[in-house]
Amino acid sequence: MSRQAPTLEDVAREAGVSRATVSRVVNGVRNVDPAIQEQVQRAIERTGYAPNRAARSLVTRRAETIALVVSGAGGGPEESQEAFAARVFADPFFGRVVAGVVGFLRPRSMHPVLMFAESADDRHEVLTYLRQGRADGALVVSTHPDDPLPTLLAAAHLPSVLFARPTPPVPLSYVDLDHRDGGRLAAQRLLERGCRRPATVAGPLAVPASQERLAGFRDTMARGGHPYVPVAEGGFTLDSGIAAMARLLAEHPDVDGVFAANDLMAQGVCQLLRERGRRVPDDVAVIGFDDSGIALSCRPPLTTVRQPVEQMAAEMARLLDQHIRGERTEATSVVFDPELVVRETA
Amino acid sequence: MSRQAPTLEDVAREAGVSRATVSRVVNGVRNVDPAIQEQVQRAIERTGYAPNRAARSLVTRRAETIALVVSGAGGGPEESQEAFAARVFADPFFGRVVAGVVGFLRPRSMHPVLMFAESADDRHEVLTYLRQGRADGALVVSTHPDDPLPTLLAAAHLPSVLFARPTPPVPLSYVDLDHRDGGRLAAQRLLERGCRRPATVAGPLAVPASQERLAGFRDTMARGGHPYVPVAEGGFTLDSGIAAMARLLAEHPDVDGVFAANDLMAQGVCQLLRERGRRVPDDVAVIGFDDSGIALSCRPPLTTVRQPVEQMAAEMARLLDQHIRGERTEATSVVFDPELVVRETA
DNA sequence: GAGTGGAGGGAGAGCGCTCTATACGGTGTC
DNA sequence: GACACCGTATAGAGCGCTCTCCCTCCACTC
Repeated sequence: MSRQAPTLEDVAREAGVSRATVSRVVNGVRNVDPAIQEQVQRAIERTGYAPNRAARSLVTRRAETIALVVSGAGGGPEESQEAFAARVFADPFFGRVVAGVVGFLRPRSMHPVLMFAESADDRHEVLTYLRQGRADGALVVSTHPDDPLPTLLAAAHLPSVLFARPTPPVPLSYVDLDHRDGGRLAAQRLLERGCRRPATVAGPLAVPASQERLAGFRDTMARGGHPYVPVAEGGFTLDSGIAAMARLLAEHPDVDGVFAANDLMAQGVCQLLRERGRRVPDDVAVIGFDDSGIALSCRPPLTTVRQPVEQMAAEMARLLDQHIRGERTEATSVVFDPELVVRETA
Repeated sequence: MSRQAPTLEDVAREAGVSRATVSRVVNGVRNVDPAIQEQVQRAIERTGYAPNRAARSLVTRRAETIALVVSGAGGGPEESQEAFAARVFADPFFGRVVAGVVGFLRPRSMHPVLMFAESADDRHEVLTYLRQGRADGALVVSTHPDDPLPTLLAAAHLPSVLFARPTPPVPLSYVDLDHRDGGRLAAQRLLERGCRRPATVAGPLAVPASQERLAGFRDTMARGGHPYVPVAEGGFTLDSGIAAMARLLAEHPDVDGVFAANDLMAQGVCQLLRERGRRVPDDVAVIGFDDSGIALSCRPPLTTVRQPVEQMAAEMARLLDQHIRGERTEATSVVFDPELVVRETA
């Protein structure tokens, strides 16, 4: 930027009006004579004026920016942010969150600031960022159930919306999925296919969503005449899915239907089954969860319980927007319904 | 935020000094009496002061923010931003870029603003964003070789750094990989293993990097006694890898070594080979490119040419930082060397 | 023709910060 | 003892914008 950027003053001089009038035209407020409006518009083009956001923010007290925070639960800096970021993006889930948020923000000419909060320092950084007014609010996706960030945010009265209900009750809005119902859908499908030996690879049981999916699955299985369902706990990763399935198979070699709590683990389940000579779905039916890109790229394509992550993320952004504008003062929650997507594995 | 946030003025009053002194303490400049410094520090804590960034930016003319732009080459809005964002994140490559950028930014308490520019409107938006001073510069990752954004950025004299050399020469700094050398490494490995019928699944030939990888591969193969190497063009996606390999196999059923221009396609190649009853690596050796997470999660794990994406992204951020601070005025380029990572497929 | 009201435009006061110019006190020099 | 000088603190002028008054002009009414 060689020369000084043009200011309102410059445009005003160029158009022969006052600063206030130009400001009115730029912001499209109040009644401005169409002729003058036109005149100002041309002056803006001639000068190549772009309003200085810092100056505007200073008076409006709005950054017109929101933070998208991916939050862990670490205390110290045991993992570098870089490693944390890499790990987060390994799961296609987060890309979908970004897509959903961007889908809402784009029409409003807003863009999210990406932040990773894994250590206590990082969390402090997020708080400071918001308190400095660099962002008007935060969208928080916790990767860990007892993430302290939501509590901090609520205590500081910083507008925030969470993805998934926080474990300790926090007065913040959140969006969530009816995970229990998702587990039910998977069980129903397996039952309909006539499975006699169902089993499940659950997510980390410390995560409420995992608990719910498992509960829904067990529940429906019990009603279907299967009071006991073998469970192996996984960690939502490919490897943990493979390992969990190996344990399941060792104890129950006759298993003929598996519900994995996410697609990544379902992929691992399929891999292991194939390695052990089982055909999917002929010998063993497999159902995943999420309906991420993996479900489609997996061979064969996964039957899975769809979680409308993009929609949920967009809703988060919408709620945050309302909180920021003061159109909504009380915390609320929006719960989405899962949907079974039948492909080839079940 | 119920009550007004404390300002410098408030802290100054609390500490019994002037605004300027508090400012100096906050910014750690010049000589301030240690006793007063301490006194101010306490006042800051007592009031819970956080400097207003808009006010600071207004005078420093720095947003202390950079934009991370993922750019396509579309003209109109033929694809929604949301779809574009989702597509971008499907490739683990971008997550690595984010990780690298964050790795550089974090120690500086900076956070990237994420932008997607697929349409002409989006590009205009990026330009405006920067011209408004909301970000001091842009890191651009183009997904398409003739992306118009770099040219626009250069013309507007907006500090920017690119990932990969732009096709039309543009006076902007960039980081890149020696793709040709990467192709060479793959060929060498295949030759060392004694492959007699090599073939390659290239990336889109419109992309310079694809061309280079292919050229390096062919070159070394030619020196190794294979003047002709069958080529099938792919699109860097899983499906395109599968399709390309199918074509290759149809015409050259005796192929015993394949170099795929990225890991995603290599995964597809492996899948198809297995479906067709070929063992990997016993019957056919496969080498990928990137060394993304896929290379590890693939079964068997991929031998691949490593592209140090995180380092490259961090270097982009470093260069941009220098350009913004005015420590570097001329455009430069930094080219990284690829590295062969031997796992199980070759 | 004075009074009224509404619409369009301008003046000017900040928003909270940085930074230059300046004041001030103490030390060292001749 | 006058002067220079240095280190430290202050005063105050903006940075570019929004927004609240307030003024002017004109149509309309009675």
